[in-house]
Amino acid sequence: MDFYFGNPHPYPNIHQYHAHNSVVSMTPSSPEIALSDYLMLDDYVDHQDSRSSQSTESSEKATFCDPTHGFSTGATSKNNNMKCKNGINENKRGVGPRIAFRTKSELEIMDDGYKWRKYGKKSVKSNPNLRNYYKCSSGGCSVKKRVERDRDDSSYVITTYEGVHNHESPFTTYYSPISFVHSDTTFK
DNA sequence: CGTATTTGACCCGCGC
DNA sequence: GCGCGGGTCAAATACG
Repeated sequence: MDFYFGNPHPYPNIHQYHAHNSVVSMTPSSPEIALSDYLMLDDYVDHQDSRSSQSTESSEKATFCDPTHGFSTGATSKNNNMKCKNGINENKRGVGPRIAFRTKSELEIMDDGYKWRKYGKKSVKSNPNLRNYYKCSSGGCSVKKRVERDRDDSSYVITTYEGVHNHESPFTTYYSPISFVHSDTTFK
């Protein structure tokens, strides 16, 4: 079950959720993957609101975090799990917005339309599971993503994207971008 | 044999 | 200044 974004926008299925902090539910067409997710950025720590029970109730929740909109995910300045200056969702290198979401999935490798090269793996304190680091392999594109399993419910995978792609997903060449305006995530 | 992944070392910011 | 935690590098290794 591949899961990808086929949109020129770096976060195609995110930007259509209303800018910041909005929570949107959607229902992917495929029953075999259930999303029950949300995004959290810098202040992510304990997200007990996870309803791990709705396994078949495909839904996705997202909280958009963008420097221009500011951000808040509920857990403000509660901790410093992730370093965040000024409470702004901007990493230290100013690479760009960071976006994260949880996906209920057995696999951690999801085909989101981009080609990723793994460059690191690390065990982090806040999570007993390993965190994997990927970089977009397209030349000149420095978008990164982290993938780790939910510390509380290992059936979920937390994916964090960082930065903005300076190119379109190779996948988009097969589809008209317009068609994605309303299609959100596509499952196949 | 070229490319992708693995994995320990290294680096850097931050708090004490 | 030092140690810790997290992120990245890069040599070695695996894989096609």
